[in-house]
Amino acid sequence: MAKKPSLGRQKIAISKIPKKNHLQVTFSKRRSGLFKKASELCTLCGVDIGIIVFSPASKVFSFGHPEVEFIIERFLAQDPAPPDSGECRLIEAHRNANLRDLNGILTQVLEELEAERKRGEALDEMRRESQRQCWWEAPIDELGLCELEQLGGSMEELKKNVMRWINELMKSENSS
Amino acid sequence: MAKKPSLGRQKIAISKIPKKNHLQVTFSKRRSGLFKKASELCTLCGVDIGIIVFSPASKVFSFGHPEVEFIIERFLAQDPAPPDSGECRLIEAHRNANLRDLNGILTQVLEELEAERKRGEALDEMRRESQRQCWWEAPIDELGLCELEQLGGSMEELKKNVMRWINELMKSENSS
DNA sequence: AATTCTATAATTAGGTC
DNA sequence: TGACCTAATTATAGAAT
Repeated sequence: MAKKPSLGRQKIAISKIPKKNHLQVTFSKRRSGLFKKASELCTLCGVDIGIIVFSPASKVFSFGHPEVEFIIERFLAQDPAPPDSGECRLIEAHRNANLRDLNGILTQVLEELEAERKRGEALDEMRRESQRQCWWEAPIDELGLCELEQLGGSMEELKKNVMRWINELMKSENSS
Repeated sequence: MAKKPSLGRQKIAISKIPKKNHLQVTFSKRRSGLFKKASELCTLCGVDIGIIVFSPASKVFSFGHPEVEFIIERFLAQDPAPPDSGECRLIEAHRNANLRDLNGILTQVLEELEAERKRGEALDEMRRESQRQCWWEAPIDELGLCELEQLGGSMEELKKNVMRWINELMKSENSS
């Protein structure tokens, strides 16, 4: 079993790693590197640090000196809570959210989508083409297993995107 | 003015730096280094990270992708909820306020999906096949017009489906 | 998913301005 | 605090376990 001589560390561009298993390895290594740096900073300078990391699979990893919860509490306690920033409103809404709020948020998104849609013209062909792959318009309990798997994997991303967009919307609302 | 030739980097022990100004310099440098590593990890692996650092003078520095507040919300929403640690009432309050927030609801849906998934077996082929049509995992503002049209048209249905499902979930919650 | 190995890329201690 | 310098210390990409 002839071992290939290691080429040593290669330079890589800072952009999303395409290969999934490669990404996972890098994530593990760099996460531990990050936590190590943090702990060194803690002891060297005697300061408190909290880190929260969501993995590619949305699992959560955290570092805290002392406990993350304590750091968070301290942060929230001294956070001036900017009276009416966009994020703040979202967090408030988030906090009070119930079914109606969810509906409201979705409606807002839909309205913006509608406006966006009017900004340009679309190819009917593509839409018709895409209609064949709209399995996700079917009632959820009629979906097959494959679709459910896909939905499970993708919902996380969709959620992030929707949240990000709502945030953008509120920011621009405020500044106008 | 004869410059002393630099001795280069010296090894230092990882223990609290005694000289105050020296400590301050190291803190600055390493803090920015830490944040840089974090942002690299974010882009390389497409993950979300939040960092809170209290300086030697108890000033607070934070890094967040997206905003730290979001990260904290997400963390609190999915935190395994240590039943009664007593020290964190504020955290408890936060968590209770979040009971029905978007994160919680989506998490519930995802959990149900997970359960549903276990009821049978999936064809990898179909999943791989469907991955090609996951344009909706891209950030919304990067979508082209066609996709926006399709999203606009389909979101209505998706919303109804999600709402219907959430209703089902809550009904069964109440009756149990 | 975490760890080991190795050669090399990146960080940073200590200094000056 | 920041920017710059140099040289040595670290972190880590790639491959394999």
